[in-house]
Amino acid sequence: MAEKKLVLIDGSAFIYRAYFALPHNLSTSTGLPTNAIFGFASMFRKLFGGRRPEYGAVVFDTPAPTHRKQQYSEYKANRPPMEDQLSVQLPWIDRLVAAEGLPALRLPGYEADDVIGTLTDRATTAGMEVVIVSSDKDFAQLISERVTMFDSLRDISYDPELVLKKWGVRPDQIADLLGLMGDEQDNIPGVTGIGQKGAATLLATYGSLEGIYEHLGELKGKQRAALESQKEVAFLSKSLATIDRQAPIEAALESLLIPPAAPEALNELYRSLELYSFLSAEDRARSEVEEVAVRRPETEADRAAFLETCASAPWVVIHPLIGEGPEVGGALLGVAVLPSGGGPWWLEPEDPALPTILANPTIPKIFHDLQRALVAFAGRGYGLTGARADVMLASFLIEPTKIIPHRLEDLAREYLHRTVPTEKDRTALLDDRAALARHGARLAAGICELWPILEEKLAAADQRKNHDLVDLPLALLLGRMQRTGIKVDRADLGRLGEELRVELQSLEARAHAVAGGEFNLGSTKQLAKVLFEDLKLPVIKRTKTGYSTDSEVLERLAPKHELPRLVLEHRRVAKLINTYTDVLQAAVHERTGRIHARFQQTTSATGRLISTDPDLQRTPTRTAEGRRIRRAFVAEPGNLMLSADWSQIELRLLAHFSADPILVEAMKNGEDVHRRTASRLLKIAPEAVTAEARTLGKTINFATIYGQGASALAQILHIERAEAEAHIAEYFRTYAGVEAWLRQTIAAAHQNGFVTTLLGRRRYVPELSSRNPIDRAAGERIAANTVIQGSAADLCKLAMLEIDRRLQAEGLSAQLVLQIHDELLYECPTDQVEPARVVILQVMQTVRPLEVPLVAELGIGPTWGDAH
DNA sequence: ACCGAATCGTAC
DNA sequence: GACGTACGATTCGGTC
Repeated sequence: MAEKKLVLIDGSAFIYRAYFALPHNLSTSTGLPTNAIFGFASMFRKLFGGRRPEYGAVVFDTPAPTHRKQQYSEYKANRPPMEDQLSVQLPWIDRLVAAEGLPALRLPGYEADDVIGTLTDRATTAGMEVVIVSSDKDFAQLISERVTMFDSLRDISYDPELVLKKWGVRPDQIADLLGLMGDEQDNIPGVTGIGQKGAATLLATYGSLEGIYEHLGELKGKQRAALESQKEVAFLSKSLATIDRQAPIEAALESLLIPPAAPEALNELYRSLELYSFLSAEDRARSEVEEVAVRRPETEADRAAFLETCASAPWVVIHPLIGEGPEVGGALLGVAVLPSGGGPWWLEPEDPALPTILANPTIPKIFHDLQRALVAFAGRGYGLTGARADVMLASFLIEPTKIIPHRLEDLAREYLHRTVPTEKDRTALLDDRAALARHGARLAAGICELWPILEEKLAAADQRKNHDLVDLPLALLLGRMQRTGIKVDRADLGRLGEELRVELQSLEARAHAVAGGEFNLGSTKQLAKVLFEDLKLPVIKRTKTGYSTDSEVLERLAPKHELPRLVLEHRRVAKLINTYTDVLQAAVHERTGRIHARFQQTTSATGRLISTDPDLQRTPTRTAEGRRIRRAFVAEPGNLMLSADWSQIELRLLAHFSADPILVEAMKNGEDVHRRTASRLLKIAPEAVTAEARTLGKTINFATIYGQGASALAQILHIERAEAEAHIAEYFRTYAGVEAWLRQTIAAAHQNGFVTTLLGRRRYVPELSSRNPIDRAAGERIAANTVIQGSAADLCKLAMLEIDRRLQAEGLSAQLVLQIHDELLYECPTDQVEPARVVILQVMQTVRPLEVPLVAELGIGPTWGDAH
């Protein structure tokens, strides 16, 4: 039969340790710090996670002076007074202990150590097993066959063997050890000149402090002198460090019996402390939603009342819950509707009131993630009009990098200082419609509270127009774009994949052959071992953790050995298979035969759109095989792909902002700007610029936009750093306006703390106020680049919207299917190609008059690849 | 089995 | 550390 177990918790020490070890930003929405409470609760869960012990107690120190303090006035004198942030947590810790069902023991005049020592002795005498929960090494003296010490913050359990390993002495020698080496925590002095090593060695030889002094004659030099002169201190220290096992405790062991677990009391406490992570998903969800009363229309009269309430409310929050499903964008589970100033309603997906209200343009509707909502509604065939605001977009416009990724729960925490249920919580509720409805209602309530706050901030940041006229309408367009998707010839991708697989196999075999053995070509670690240890090739550069094997390194190793070239080829082919042919085939929707990627508006700090699930913006284009992949993106029969892209849009924006006369003039004259830059830098006639020289010009033009320094430029161009420096200097001499603009932009960014784009969108750059010069320099590059990149994104958004309006106005059914930052891809009925082409090009070139002309080009073909 | 960091590669 | 914005695949070493 297993022994009965007694758990004794060193409460006071634990509170201190948890308070200082855990992050201080942990607190409830009302501002109560909870880090020490959290630490305590975690400890209980670790201790009781498996089997609850039979007996237990939490032992606390008392304010009354102890015998140690009387013996030595400096004892524990180095402890600072308790901080308020900690003392406010104490009553809650008492409540937590009570909820766990454990007695809290305090004995005036005695420390927790003595109470624990005494109880430990009594319990082992009674044949029990004892676990002391503490990290204080004083307790090591109590450890025995039956007694262990558990450090719950570090998850270490000490037994006699581990004590010997860690401190070099047996548990019964710990007090002697502390007597010699002292204890900083408790301000026990110890013998100056003797540390842990020396003390452990002495004790190993002579057994105890007494034994050492009996054999003092055998010792020599400084050690002997120190021990001789500090004999009194040594014995005082040992006495202070010795735990009293005879404290007058009245409580009998039987009174420490732990009652069965009472999860409700605990859950209640977790809820009021907002420690939701300790609740099960179900409890968590339930606790969030239980008090909300949600109406669900059941009769026609209910529906009439519902529609009437919505129609008379100033605005209405619409929050669909969307789950897994075969529908594009997921299945609509139901919709929470909250008229401002009223109570929440819940509509099942098939409720006839749902399409009615969604289609009503006179009811202003507020969302979180309108784009997602639109797609889910469209999956049911429901149209949507009257969208007035999106709190996710508002949050992004107010400060794009503040709250990433702008989820509802993040916004609630930031702006409402409270939590709302998360997506995870919802999965526990799927088969409970009433609970699901309450869940949706809570989220809708969050949106309802958020909107007035964000609306004000939107206005304060001068972003109302961007929200209303750009990002909100764009969300609708992007939603439609996801729903439309892009047709993919899956079989074509399959064939390409098969060909590549054959090539991959052969490359792998050859690589293994020249390497002299098999290894995983995908593992940079294994590859590094083969290249630099087995084959002893020279190390070109290092990464944080070892040797770098990136393409630049392999390129430079290629002349010395066959393997690097084979690895480069292998990587190229593996990349195409893994990232493109396989992923894209898998992404093709079963029913539509198209890929329905999402274009996210709130993930790029500069305001660019970002395609995910899958990422179509990184479809290869630079290699022949890459272009084969683009040819698998096809137009429906009877349609063609129209691909329009801006020429050098970022460079043109640089010219616009800087108004640099040379740059502006070159663009107005329709010159080749890269060639012009090369001609200036190399001081040769434009006609004399070779292809190679033009590349140099192009690289430096890009370098300016990215804020590249001389080293980076030198590395890319494979030239000397000094040469790169000279090029940059000449660049700025040539385009003095550009240099001035960069300087002004960065100065203004320092001043304001943020930069603004063409449309006035803001990005705060906290790095600018860093004390670290490297971070600050990075901040300056971010500032300059964001203006250019973000403005390009602005232009593209404007063009997308305007093209869409014009196409509709002219009755053309060309559909936007992809956006790749400066390229727009449309799928268009063959007989409408000509008018669509005119609209698209015209809008792209005139969407916003700048100091320089905007130039766009358009290609047409049966596939994306061919339209280029 | 799942998760995060590290490394690499792709796009504009 | 040295080039801005991204996503995502794979490996690897950790924990559950």
